[in-house]
Amino acid sequence: MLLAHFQVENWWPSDSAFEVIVGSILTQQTNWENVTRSLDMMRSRELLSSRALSSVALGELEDVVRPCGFYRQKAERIVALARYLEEEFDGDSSELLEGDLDEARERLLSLRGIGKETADSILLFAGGRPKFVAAAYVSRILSRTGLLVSDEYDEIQSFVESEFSTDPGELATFYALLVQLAKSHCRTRPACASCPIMRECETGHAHVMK
DNA sequence: ACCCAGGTGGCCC
DNA sequence: GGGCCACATGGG
Repeated sequence: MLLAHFQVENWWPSDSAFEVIVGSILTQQTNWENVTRSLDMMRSRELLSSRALSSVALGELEDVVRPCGFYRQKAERIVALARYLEEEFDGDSSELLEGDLDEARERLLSLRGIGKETADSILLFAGGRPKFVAAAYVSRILSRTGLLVSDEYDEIQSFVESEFSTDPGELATFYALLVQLAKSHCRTRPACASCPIMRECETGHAHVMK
């Protein structure tokens, strides 16, 4: 439990808000280890700033992003994001996330490659804003535990924000805990037949239900 | 040879 | 509004 708590606290390791923003695009449908590789490569090439990324050669960025998959679109979207940040906010990513919460969210959603989940991840983990990330894992766990049976992103989000908390720290912890619970459960209890979260696939392995 | 991962956008009906 | 599909690499 203590270990779990520690890991939850470091759920989104980063040196800057901008790094969280870039990481949030890289991690889409991608294992975090691959994201770490790309971020480390960016760091060592001194690309981890909106200034540098707004003028990087697309081919070079694609090489860096490649381990994360979808590397062509992700590279293109990261450059567009970096340019937007440079042009509209003088490269200050915290300014992008400040002000009216709904407006900040709309700014993010207007960017290519940033949907609801990514926008809310950025607001919460990079900006410390009170937005719950209603990821697929969350939907599954809430549904299978009967807390809230729903597939609708907005419905899940407002349920948690109204019934659980609007404190950014608590929302972040709750989110990280749910996702981590699902993952560690999958690894450590592969045959938990009565578990409301898991199912067993044809190969005999356990997976989080979809 | 499968399946999966901290999604998004485009197109179709 | 829902149901497909492409996007792509690395790990189990």
